[in-house]
Amino acid sequence: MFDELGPSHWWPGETRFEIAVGAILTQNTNWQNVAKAIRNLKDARLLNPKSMYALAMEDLAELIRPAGYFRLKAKRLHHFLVFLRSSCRFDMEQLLSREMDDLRRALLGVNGIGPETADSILLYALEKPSFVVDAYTARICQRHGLIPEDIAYEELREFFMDVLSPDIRLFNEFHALLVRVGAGWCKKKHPRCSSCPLGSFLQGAA
DNA sequence: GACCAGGCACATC
DNA sequence: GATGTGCATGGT
Repeated sequence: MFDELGPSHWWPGETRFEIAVGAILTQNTNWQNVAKAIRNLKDARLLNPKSMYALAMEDLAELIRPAGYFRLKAKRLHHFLVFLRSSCRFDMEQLLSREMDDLRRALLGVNGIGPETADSILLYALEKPSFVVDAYTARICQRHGLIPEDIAYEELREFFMDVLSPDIRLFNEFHALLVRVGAGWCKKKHPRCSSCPLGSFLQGAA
């Protein structure tokens, strides 16, 4: 995939906080729509934890409207901000010293942050070696006949983390490439692509 | 106009 | 524990 597509430069975002906000906004949503919401927040100079925390819920919702589910996501962002206030006084740098598993449990305790969002924040915002699996990852693996249809999130995550060394750059690029491939030609409804270089790798891993 | 997009929580059985 | 449902915009 890397040879074919080149480096992904993920996650798009200038700060840890921006990346985390993007992770919440992109839940079940096209990134293009998320980018518009992020743009709104930046233009309003509100893309920092303290300002966003002080914002009224309905005002926040209006700014992130293009990302869809905007009332729901405004609540989820606020829950995350409450977490940031209590856990690190809005300074995400302070989270870096914490153990990954401990941090993961804490993130999963936030209403609105599920496993994929937690792992995205861990990997891309906090640079911890937590492999992110998503709808594309599951779909691609299923099309290659590697995993059952009803596999649980945690199981699929372990599938990758068991065979890959805990390398942040590897996890970063691998997930990014899976999404880029998944959003592109693997979206076609072919049952199994024999010519796909990913297929041979995944077969080996399995 | 239907269908899809980088999920998650909650109600119900 | 499994299954169904609401949440909503913008691109194809």
